[in-house]
Amino acid sequence: MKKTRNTQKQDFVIDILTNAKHTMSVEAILKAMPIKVNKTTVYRILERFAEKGKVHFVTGEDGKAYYALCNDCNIKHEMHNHIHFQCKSCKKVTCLPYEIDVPELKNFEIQETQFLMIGICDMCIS
Amino acid sequence: MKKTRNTQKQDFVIDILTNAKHTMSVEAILKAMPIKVNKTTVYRILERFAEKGKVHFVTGEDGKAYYALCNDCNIKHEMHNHIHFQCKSCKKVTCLPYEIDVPELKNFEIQETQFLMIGICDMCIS
DNA sequence: GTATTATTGCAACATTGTTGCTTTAGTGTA
DNA sequence: TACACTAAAGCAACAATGTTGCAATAATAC
Repeated sequence: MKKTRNTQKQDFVIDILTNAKHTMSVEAILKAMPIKVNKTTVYRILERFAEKGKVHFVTGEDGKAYYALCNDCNIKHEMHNHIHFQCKSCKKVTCLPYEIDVPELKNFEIQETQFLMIGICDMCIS
Repeated sequence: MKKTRNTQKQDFVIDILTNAKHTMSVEAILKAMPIKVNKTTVYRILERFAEKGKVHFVTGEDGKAYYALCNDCNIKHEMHNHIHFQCKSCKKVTCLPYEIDVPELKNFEIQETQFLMIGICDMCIS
């Protein structure tokens, strides 16, 4: 296992994701940063956290990656079988408390799952 | 309903997707074209077909859009509740014959679904 | 304090997709 | 067939997201 260091910027990313009510794009995380941080830094912080299982991400319909803290992942081979919802109005991607039963696929090795539903969220539907 | 025209290039796109064993990126479709076609043209052809329900697309983990012919869609509000599988080895995205039971979400308007599983496909697992 | 090296910053780049505008070419009508 | 209309295609420039290599900075161990 590679050695790691604790840095203020990593802590800020964790703080931001902890307080987030929905998954966040890198752009959104950058804007939420209380200090100036380079985008490459945020990409690499998230990359490291994803490897460690601290965060997970979904790819939105828009092709952008959206990150969220992992609440109950095991460190390795974590599966994220809950559903994400992307709102076409406010663009936010939310983790929903629904689990999907993943079918067993013979001769396929499943490493990750991304279940995304797209439409209008409860906040925007009014 | 807007008038449409039949063109050779549109036909080629349909031919290519018909013969495809898996979903295709715009880049792959361009390469498969027997004649030179501008990428904007392919994007717009696919956009029109998606509106008409002739094709559907999934966004891969890589953020790219992958297109496939629709076999049994109704023209409007089509739902594509089958699973797609993206292979990390060969990068191909395949439509799998599994349907997902979509939960009812109160106060959410669900317009589309994208269920993606990521790993190693049966051709690459050897 | 000093050495080591993980982390960050910077600049340049790659890729995917989009936009505005002009040109080309299907289609209907005479 | 000739013409008008306009959908479709082409082109160039752009935007957004994400990546890479390398130099600078700073966290940790000694």
